[in-house]
Amino acid sequence: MSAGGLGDMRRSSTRGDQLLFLTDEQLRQGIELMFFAYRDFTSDPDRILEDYAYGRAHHRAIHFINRRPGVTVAGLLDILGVTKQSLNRVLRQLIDDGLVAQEVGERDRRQRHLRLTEAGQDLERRLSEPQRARVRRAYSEAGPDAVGGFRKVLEQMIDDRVRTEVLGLVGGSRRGGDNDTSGGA
Amino acid sequence: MSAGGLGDMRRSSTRGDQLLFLTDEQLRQGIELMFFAYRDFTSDPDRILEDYAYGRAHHRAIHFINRRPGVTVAGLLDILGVTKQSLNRVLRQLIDDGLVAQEVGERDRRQRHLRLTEAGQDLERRLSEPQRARVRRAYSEAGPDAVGGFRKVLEQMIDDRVRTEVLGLVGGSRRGGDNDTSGGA
DNA sequence: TGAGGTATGTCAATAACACTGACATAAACT
DNA sequence: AGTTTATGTCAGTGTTATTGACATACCTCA
Repeated sequence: MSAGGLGDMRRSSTRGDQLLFLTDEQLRQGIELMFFAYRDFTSDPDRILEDYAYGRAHHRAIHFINRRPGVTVAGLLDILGVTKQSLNRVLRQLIDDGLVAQEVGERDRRQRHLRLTEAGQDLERRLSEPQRARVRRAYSEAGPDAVGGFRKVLEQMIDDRVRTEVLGLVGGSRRGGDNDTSGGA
Repeated sequence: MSAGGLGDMRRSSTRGDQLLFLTDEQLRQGIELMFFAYRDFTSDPDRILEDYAYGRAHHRAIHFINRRPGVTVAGLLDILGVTKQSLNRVLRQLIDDGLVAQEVGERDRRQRHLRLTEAGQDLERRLSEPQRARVRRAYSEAGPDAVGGFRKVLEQMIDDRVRTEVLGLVGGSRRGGDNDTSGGA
């Protein structure tokens, strides 16, 4: 059973497989590695958020508003991939708590541009600090070459359709990519 | 905690960090890359699960029961890091739906060893297929060296305390191939 | 100016998935 | 026999998501 129907996807020749590291087992290990790494990766801010009675949704909103100050609600909606009702509940809290400020758009006054207040930036710092520490440590331990490979694989893991857009958003890719920091789509 | 403004974040790292490509901006890019890659990474099985009215919790249970056939309930609880009440609801469904089978332990008859039935294995295949395809493609595009770096960084991203355990669980690390398939923790 | 679309916000209902606490049963250990 | 362990279940709660419907303000275009 462990050999299963899909077991022979890339197992035509033993030698070819090993050269490409693409045995079924290797792929499954990659999947589990993603699971465990991401699990621990998100555990740091989760603990901090408890003190604020916030959840991951708040963290994500704070993170991306910080990364793209002035982003519109629609822009944030698009990045996070949630419904406006979901985002609104979170945003409502953050605004009421004085962590996020809204600015009416100059060109289009229907739009609300979002920014972190001082307090919002403080919380963002506290949330991202342990994550940056974790990434920093992992990068240091693994070394510069490994970091390059890490980023390369992760970039390829992103959906083809959105990769260019996302990498432009993330910034710092080898390829230039289009930069749309304004908040559109 | 330096609660400085947002503006000077990206040059808040030390000189030593910069030598190792560890500017604040680099770290933040790593964080976002994790976010987006994992987001797309989990989107594949999510779509399939909709057809079954199952969620991610079911997927995780199925995945790990498949990886470690004969795992006990307590073992699965430990891997997934949830409460038994949470797991039980999911497990109940999977057992009732005939995807998971229980076996009373021989040595300890209180224990229930879990296995996927034929139907369970079929679903596991369907769920993991697109994820393996995604990882396979990413690995191919990035190349063997990058894959090594990817794994190296991801392994370091895991909590120190559980890294050895998890990597033994995942298997295939550079170190020996001791497999703990029995289901213990 | 009036029509229609856009950006945002809100109300209500629902679902998935996690939590805590309490309790039950069977089996093992001492 | 008494206690602990492994499992299972009932009840209640919370967070985060969903869909659908609807309101308001504003922009655009004919």
